[in-house]
Amino acid sequence: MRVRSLPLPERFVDHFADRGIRELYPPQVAAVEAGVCDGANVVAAVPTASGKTFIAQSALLTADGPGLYVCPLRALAREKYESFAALPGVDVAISTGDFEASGEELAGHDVVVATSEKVDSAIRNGAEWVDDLACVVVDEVHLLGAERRGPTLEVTLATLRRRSPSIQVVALSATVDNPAEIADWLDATLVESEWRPVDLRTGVCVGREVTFDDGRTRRVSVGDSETGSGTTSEDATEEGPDATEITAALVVDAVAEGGQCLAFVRSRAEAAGLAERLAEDRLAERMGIEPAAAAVGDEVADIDGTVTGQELADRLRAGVAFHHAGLRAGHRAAVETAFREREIACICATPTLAAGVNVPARRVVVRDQKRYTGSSMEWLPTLEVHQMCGRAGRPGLDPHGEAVLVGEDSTREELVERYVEGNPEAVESKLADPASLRTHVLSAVATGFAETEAEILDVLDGTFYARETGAGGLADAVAVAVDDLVDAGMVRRRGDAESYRIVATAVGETTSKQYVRPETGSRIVDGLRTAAGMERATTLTVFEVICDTPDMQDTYLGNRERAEMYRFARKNAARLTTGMGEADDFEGWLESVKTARILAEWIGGATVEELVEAYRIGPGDLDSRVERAEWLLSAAEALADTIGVSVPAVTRARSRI
DNA sequence: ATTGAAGAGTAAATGTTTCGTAAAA
DNA sequence: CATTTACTCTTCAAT
Repeated sequence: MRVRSLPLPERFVDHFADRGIRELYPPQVAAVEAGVCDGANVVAAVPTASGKTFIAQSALLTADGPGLYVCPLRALAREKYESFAALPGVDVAISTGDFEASGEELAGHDVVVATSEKVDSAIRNGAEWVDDLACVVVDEVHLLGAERRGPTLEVTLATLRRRSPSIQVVALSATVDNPAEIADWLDATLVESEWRPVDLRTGVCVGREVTFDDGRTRRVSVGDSETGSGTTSEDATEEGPDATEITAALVVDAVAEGGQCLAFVRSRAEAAGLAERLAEDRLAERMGIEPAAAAVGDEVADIDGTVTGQELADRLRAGVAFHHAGLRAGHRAAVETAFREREIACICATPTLAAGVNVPARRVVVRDQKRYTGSSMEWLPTLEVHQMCGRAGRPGLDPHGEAVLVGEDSTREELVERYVEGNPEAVESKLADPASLRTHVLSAVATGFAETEAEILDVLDGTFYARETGAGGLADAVAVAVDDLVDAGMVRRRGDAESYRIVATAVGETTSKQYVRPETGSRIVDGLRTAAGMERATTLTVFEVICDTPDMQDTYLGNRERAEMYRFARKNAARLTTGMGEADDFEGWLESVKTARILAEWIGGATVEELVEAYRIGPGDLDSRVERAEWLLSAAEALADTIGVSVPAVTRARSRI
């Protein structure tokens, strides 16, 4: 099927032709046959890089009115925004938490790109443009099964469909076990395909030997860079080379053939460690990219003076990089584009990269397949490993992609069973989680969509959860949620016990509009009241309050720091809203104190470099804490306003941050 | 012979991925 | 669970 045969205006056909897109891929044909261009609901469960963006564009460009593109990551939103903006004569806007340029008027655009939370928040704040939508595309819809964010996605989608019953829904999903259930929920036609533009071979490496799923094998030479006389390593160990050495060998092997590599490991420290090890292998030299790599290194070195940043710059000069959430956005973007431009040979990453922006490589090596969960090691979900492996193979550049799982004799079978031949998990709704339910029940009440428990259930009736288990399954849980919200002072029952209406209190309304969770709203209100009665409520006091909420990411408190942090809390007891014995989760509270302390020092003029050294956090961690603090402080200000309490330190903290 | 440094080997302690959200004459 | 740290014990060289 040809692009020209689609019901698209000439200028789009030309635009795609300029990019070499004239013929449709098989999954795209299937989507068109299912009716994406005719306003039909479609769920496409297809591998990454098999042309999902084109399916989305066909739907939005043929829809009879404005469209919305919902995706889970800011970086992804920006990527999609750019690909829509490149289309001739399409007026596109972007709306994410960090992007100010969107302006107040989101109405009147052909396409709006936004994160799911942003859409949810827009609905809560009474945005009217959502009612005019003709089409909504949901990217990575399998995130429905995610702990916190899944419920937001399903409730948002249910609300959109409730408000515009004729809206076209197109959902794009990774390959999962139950795509038919998702399609059934959305009254959509399912398009399922394993087709990829580049062949993917998946293999397991034990010792020096890789065995691929198509029966091929390949031997890699381990450790040839350090041992001059072949026999030295033989007698030293009977077990053979360790996983890191094998991983390094697999990387070198791929690079020797001119292919780039992605290596996935468990933790940040190990990503940096593997990069350090690989720097010995002179990869930049082997690929002939030394000048470009050096230039990227210099560029990154200028971002900041943190140890992490300088270490990354050094690795880049050697043609390798590490990548994890402790890096700042600028670091990450530099690494990603350098890799895409073939200016570096390898990225050693934590699982961040698996679900992020488009970074394909010839070979993907998954060194670690287990994750530490606090008490034990657990196998990574098949879906996650498949997403890592799916990054292998660049269309048009690589003859085929290779994904290699590093294992041992004892794990070989399990790896094959679980990841090579195994199916990914089914997507299951997490809406029944009490905390999520409280949030969305409050939202339904505060926006005025529901005034009784029956109406709340009606709103939730359109969710994936309801389709799976029946809305009746939620009745008890909703009743509990309402009781909890009444106790927390977020909603009130008005009228007699027989026929009452549920309405949001002023605090509940502000909480919902500020997009903080009910628990956060209550904690801030309590905190503000105690702070108002304190002799010396300082900015540290305010930081302690906002950091002691579930909306602030907590900061890891090492065993070593604990004693010192305890002393700090004791010394500053007069400026904290929680007494030393009062916290019901003392450990958790002490972590909040650490975050608060970092923020206090930050507005006191401490530099990123100092804070990163002193508190053993990555520069990216600091950035994200500061950003959250800005948001939570503004929520605190709004809440102080609604309860009529004045805490000058809030405004002071907010202006200084 | 004593001291100190360096290294090897072992037992105990320690470490943990990620992402999004507000809004004003 | 795997890696790092803390500690013990050994070896060897220099005084």
